[in-house]
Amino acid sequence: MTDTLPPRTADLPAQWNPGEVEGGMYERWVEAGYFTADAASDKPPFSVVLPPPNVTGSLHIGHAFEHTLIDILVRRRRMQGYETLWLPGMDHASIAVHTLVEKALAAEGTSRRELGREAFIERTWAWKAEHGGAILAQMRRLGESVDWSRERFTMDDRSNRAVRTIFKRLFDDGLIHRAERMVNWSPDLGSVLSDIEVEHREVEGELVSIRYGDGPDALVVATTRVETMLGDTAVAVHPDDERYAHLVGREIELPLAGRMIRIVADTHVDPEFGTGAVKVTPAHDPNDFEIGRRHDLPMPTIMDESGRIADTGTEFDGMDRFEARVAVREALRSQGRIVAEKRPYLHSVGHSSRGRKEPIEPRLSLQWFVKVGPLAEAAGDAVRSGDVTVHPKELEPRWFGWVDNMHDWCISRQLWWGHRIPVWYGPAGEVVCLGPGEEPPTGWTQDEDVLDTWFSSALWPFSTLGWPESTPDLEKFYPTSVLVTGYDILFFWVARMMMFGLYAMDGRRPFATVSLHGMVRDQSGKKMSKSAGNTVDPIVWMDAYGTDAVRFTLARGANPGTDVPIGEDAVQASRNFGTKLWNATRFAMANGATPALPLPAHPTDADAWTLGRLREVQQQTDALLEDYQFAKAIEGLYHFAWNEFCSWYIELAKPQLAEPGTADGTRGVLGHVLDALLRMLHPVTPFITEALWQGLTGGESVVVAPWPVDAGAPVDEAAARRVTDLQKLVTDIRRFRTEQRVPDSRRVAARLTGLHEAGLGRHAGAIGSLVRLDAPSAGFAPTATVEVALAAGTVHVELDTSGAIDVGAERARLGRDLAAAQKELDQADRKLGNPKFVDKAPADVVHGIRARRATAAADIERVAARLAALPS
RNA sequence: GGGCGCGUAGCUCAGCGGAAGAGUACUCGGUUUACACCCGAGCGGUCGCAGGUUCGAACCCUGCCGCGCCCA
Repeated sequence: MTDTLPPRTADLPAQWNPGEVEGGMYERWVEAGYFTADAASDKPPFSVVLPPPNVTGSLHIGHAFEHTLIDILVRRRRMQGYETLWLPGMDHASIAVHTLVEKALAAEGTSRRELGREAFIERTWAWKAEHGGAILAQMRRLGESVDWSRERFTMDDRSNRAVRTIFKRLFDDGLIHRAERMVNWSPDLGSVLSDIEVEHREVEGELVSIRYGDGPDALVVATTRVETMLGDTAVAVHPDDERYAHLVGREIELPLAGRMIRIVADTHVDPEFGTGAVKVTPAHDPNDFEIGRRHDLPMPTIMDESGRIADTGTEFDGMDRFEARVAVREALRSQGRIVAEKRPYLHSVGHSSRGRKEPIEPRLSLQWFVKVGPLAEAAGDAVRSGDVTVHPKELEPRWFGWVDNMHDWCISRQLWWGHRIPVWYGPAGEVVCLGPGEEPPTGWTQDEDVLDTWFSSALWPFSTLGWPESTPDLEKFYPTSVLVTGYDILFFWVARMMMFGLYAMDGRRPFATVSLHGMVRDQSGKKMSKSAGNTVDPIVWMDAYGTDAVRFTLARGANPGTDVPIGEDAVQASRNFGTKLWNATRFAMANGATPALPLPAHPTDADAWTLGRLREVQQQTDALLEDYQFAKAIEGLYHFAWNEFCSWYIELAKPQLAEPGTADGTRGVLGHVLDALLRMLHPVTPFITEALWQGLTGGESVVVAPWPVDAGAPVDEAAARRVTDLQKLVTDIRRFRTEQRVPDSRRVAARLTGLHEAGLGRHAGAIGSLVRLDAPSAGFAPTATVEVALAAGTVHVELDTSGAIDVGAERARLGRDLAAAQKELDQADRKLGNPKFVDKAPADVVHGIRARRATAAADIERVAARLAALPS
């Protein structure tokens, strides 16, 4: 046990110093075993897997956001008595790590080929041991209540066993196969990428029109990729296009290459675009590939794996694709075949989302694929049937749009860091897929490729619990309760977990709920990016304002599925809130507040109001958190804590504490409300609430304190109304004082009449202390009167402001009141003057408008009289 | 090109059929025994535009304009 925290309230320091306390506090929680799940427990389970961050990564603001939200859910459930498991771990990030190590090797003047596969992988594990997982320490800093005893890695042995088990099962079911297809090729990586690793971006290119053939039957085709003409095997036109009908079936000479190519008719061609004739390069364009298949065209590959022109037998062989684009264009120009050029020509080009983000190259290639049809259908059905719910519901269409139109998933990568494809080839061309523990015959060779990183991530919710073994963890904690992640990763990851989870676990969903959050943006709502220079390091803010302030800010902005803009101002405001809580608790403790005292048998109006509000806030917080509405839940707590409890109850408590009859009750109420409030805030701001709660209650730890149920007391409507009236009265008198420029510090003699009739008779003292009024002495000579209309009557406040009042200011104040009342009256009259309204609107609405009209009319009369009474 | 979503106070966002809200920023005034990381008061909006439905529209429908994202 560390002793970073003072054991008792009296020693609560004047200031909260997060930096000095947080670290020790976190380690104590871990040592106490609060975060360690027990699979043998009788408690109901609540389990979450951490979306595994890349082993290369460090904690950025997006992680901090997501992890905070998960921690809020987990900490609350823990307090509610669930057996909670939040399982941490990291992703092996195949491409990122592979690239990183290759770069390091290049810097040393060597390469992975030179090193060899085994040494390369050894080297990569060494890199991981030395540099990987920086994020884990930062997660501790953020206070995440994860179970470190269950930390996992997507490339550890158990993950590998899960990967090989499911691969074999899919293979045997005919859901994994090898095929030559059009794929997204990254010449930079020398590997294929899946569709979702490709980003389409508008770029300024060129549209070049080229004349094929000569004479009257020449055709003009337009292209943004001149260099691919070397691989053309046809020109296509629309079958209904009369301009070209006579040419279909004939051949035409391909310039530069000198080959004869066919002219085919295909409905894919848009006759409106360009000349209505298009060149067809089946091996280097997905659409052309389809045309090629339909017409049985040859599919020569004219580019090698590094993106250089190859095997065309022309002078262009060996040129880089971009170099070749210019060279081919100029060669055509010199032959007089360039008919038109449009530059810049804006069009969409697929780019790699990895590595150098270069344009991807569509390429015909032999790869492994998962046949997603039946898997994706099951993933869609799980949401359609309500077995899995998506929060917020508005994002469901996005889910269906994806899973219902999913393309087969290319899972092989021409890399070395990753799970190697468990398929072996025999000397006579045999192919065998082996499960874990199975050995290939000697002399057989394993497939060279590794699996897409997302293949192992897709197993995360059950591979981490021990699958394929039937373990106690799997038994207790599968399916997981909720998956919290960003909408940007819905398809990368969530869809695949759903497919594999349902498949591997015989139809049992991997999680009951998907709660989607947005992206963290900068304070003006812009996407954060390194290039824009608007990224923020959450650690820097934690250093400056404390971890709780950062967490509070992030969670406070978390409206479901929408982005959260965040700036330093907001973090400061959160820090200020913490300070407010700190000081309020210190005040309460200094006055002997403790939840150990019973609530008063005869609560004052202020007591009853606060306890009633606490009950309402607690119920509202529960409802909102159950619905993953973090922002609203936290806003409610913030408002109650600051604007109601601190601003009003504590102020009203001061006179109550001075009164022997109410002092003990007030201590009990202060202690009770703070106790519940601190417990409700703990999931969001774990550190400061721990310090305060331990101080206030002397309890072991708020981490394992029970979540408040039936906090406070049922609402006392009458008491609540009197407090509302009191607030209105106090605010109006303050307004008068401010506008008459009576300094806040100056006490003013005043006579209040009508207080008893308004039901506020018992509050005269409190009002006096809140507005700094003194009882009138002999010879009291009021210089001004303020009238405040309340629910049960109007209170007249006569004040001696010691001298003439500022008539202009008073006239302005009353004028504004009058205008507001007049506007109200006009609105009401307009509605009531409409017979259709009175006829058709519900009775309670009409009644409400009549009541408003009546108050407005009374206000006008009263204020007008006051205005008239003002000296001119 | 197809789909989804968004345009509400200077800024960031709630509200989604019956009186325009919050935080922040801003203005003014404050050494009131918890707190200046504070207290008190205030300013600020034809709810993108144009039609329609309705007794009633920020809210429902249609079109337009502007912005974002996803997919091709």
